[in-house]
Amino acid sequence: MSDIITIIDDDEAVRDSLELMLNMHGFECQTFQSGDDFLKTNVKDVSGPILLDVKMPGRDGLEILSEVLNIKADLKIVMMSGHADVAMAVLALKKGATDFVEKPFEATDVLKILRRLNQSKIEAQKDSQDKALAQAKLSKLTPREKEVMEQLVQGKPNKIVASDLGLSVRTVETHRARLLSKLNIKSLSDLVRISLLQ
Amino acid sequence: MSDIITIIDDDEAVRDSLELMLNMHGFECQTFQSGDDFLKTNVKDVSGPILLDVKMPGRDGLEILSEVLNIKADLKIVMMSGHADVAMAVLALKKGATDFVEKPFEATDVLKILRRLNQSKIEAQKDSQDKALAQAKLSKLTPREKEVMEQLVQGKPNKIVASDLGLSVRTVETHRARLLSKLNIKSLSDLVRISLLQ
DNA sequence: AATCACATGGACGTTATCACCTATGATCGC
DNA sequence: GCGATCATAGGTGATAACGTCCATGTGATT
Repeated sequence: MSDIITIIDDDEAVRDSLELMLNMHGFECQTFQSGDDFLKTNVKDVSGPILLDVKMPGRDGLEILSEVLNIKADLKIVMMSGHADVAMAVLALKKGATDFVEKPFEATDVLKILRRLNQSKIEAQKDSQDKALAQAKLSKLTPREKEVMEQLVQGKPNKIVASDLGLSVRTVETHRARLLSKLNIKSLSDLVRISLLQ
Repeated sequence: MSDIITIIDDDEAVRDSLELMLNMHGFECQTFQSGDDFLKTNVKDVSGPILLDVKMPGRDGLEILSEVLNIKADLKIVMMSGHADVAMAVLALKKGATDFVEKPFEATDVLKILRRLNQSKIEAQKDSQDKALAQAKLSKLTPREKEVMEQLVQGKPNKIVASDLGLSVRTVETHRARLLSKLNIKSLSDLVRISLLQ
């Protein structure tokens, strides 16, 4: 199962034919007729690839590209343009676009790109599994526990953490033991490693 | 002071005029009339930017690009082409080129790119300073100390390290204290962080 | 032969951490 | 109001780590 694909193009004909074609190949789509419309949504909730036209009324695709990546840097954005030149393509990729296709394009070209993105996403997910897991565990820590964790990671002994936070050593020990067990780890080393995954 | 710039182009006129222009602006250059010639040198010793023509006899610039990055992935390679199209530029950047300029280009364009590269290099150096420093310190550890360090980083208490390495706890303590002081750190946390810089 | 770096470890004392236990007060949602 | 969670913290005993001082053996260098 793959992600929903976001299509942003002011030309209804392009949107419809792209969506139809992708649907036929098993992709789900959502479409927008402008980048500004898309930016009104919760961009952070998007995880799939984005097909983004360059030439649009209002802010053009390159501006939208920057905006979107500013909100969520790991999104994969494929630029599309009918009147592309080299400089534009170079600029788009340097701004962080994942790919750049010239219109009109072959259906197979777009499919190839999307399938490759899907593949690399799967590999990326494997790489970031630990990270996501640690993240999930970290979110279960109470504020105080996180605070103690930060100090511990800096290498401070319980005694110093206690005085820095205005607590008794006992209490620090309590938080320490609790956060280690919540994170399901046994040693300070593990804690440091987890903190560096952020 | 900046790095030597490598120019690879089969057209002598281009090589000479580029070199002259760059010299006048205070850059040092080395030139090659083909990518294969360049690959005969010790690519690993190169640290400055590379200006690489696409259309050349023998292996073309895109092939050379891949080869070179394969040898040294952090090199900054600016592609140059007289008959560029969007697809070529996109391919080059996706293969890892840093930039792509169309010939004929303005001197100021190339200068702008090179100056920007210089700037980002300076910033990148700052980032990797700690790493180099840690590396230097690590190389001063004896083999046994490194061995003990590895175990400690895994979160093992001295006792376990001792039994794993067939030593007495006392000896492990000695090595531990020695390696911490050699690395000029005070806590296990610091040790874990250093080990993760590798 | 003398020196040096390295690895090894014993003694002794201090300090820190860990693992149990218990307990109180605050706050929050039902 | 009642249980849940959170933050707080004391007691005790075991275990681990840290510091300092010292001692031995081995191999390489001089």
